[in-house]
Amino acid sequence: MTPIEELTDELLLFFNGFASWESSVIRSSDLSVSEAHAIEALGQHGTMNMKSLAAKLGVTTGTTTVTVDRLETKNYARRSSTNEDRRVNLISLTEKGIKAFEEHHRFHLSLTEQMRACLQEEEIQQLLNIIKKVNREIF
Amino acid sequence: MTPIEELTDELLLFFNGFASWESSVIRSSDLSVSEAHAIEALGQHGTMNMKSLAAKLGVTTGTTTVTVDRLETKNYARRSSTNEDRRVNLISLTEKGIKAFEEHHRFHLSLTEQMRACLQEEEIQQLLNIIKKVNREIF
DNA sequence: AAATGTATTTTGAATTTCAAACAATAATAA
DNA sequence: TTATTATTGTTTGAAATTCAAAATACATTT
Repeated sequence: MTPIEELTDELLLFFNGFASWESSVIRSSDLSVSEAHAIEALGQHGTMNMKSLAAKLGVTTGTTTVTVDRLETKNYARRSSTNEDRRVNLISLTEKGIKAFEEHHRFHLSLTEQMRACLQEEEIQQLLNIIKKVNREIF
Repeated sequence: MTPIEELTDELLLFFNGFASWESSVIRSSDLSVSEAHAIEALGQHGTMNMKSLAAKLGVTTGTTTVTVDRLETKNYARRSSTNEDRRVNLISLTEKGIKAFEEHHRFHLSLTEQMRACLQEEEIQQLLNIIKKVNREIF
């Protein structure tokens, strides 16, 4: 097995591990996966309109409408309009939504801490450099 | 921002990038995401029973039944029984399923190649070591 | 043989999604 | 200005995906 093949398999394992960790974290909350992802996007990038949110989530605006409806009902997010363009809905997190985002973010931090615990100081720096390069140039 | 916080954010970006790359690859095929994941698991780990497949996919066996039903209908996988335990269904890929797996795997290889292209030889080795450690110890 | 355990399927409900049609508003062209 | 075109977001209807719980069919243990 070449290093490229090996890396391919390990990346897939890593991705699947991350995905199932994430979904078990979400399942232990009041939120569905799509709701949690929307909160994550809003918490990370701040208030935005439906189209941008849909793009960040990689789904259609129709799907996003439904998700935001549920977030509004559950009081995690709210819509507000602007004067510049009355078609636009700005979606922002409520207090409750911000708290949920922060809690979710703490889970991510704790996963990174776990990684630090099994890596050397130097490796953490290497990983950060490598992932940054890949994120900038590929994704 | 501490390195741990920065790494947390970059890992999330990486994960989301990988997820949306994966889902666009799948969408360009005849398969749904859940079907593709099942094929991936079967191709990677070989023939297995429903319970193991469900565990690999991180879903219930009920969900897996539905997924395998569709894979059977579309002729990507087949069920067969064993003499040892007649409750058990062994799920394996058909020729068509193996081809689909190999094609999907080639996509993964090409993504890894892209990563190699933007990293140095040394960094590839570092990444491999680091990801292996994390996979073994955390996921 | 009866009770218990295990692997899988079925069922019913909720969630998630999309494409397409629609409504409201904005921007552009005539 | 007025008509046309483009954009933003919602609604609708259908399909896919999922889960928990009940049901089924075997196996194992007592």
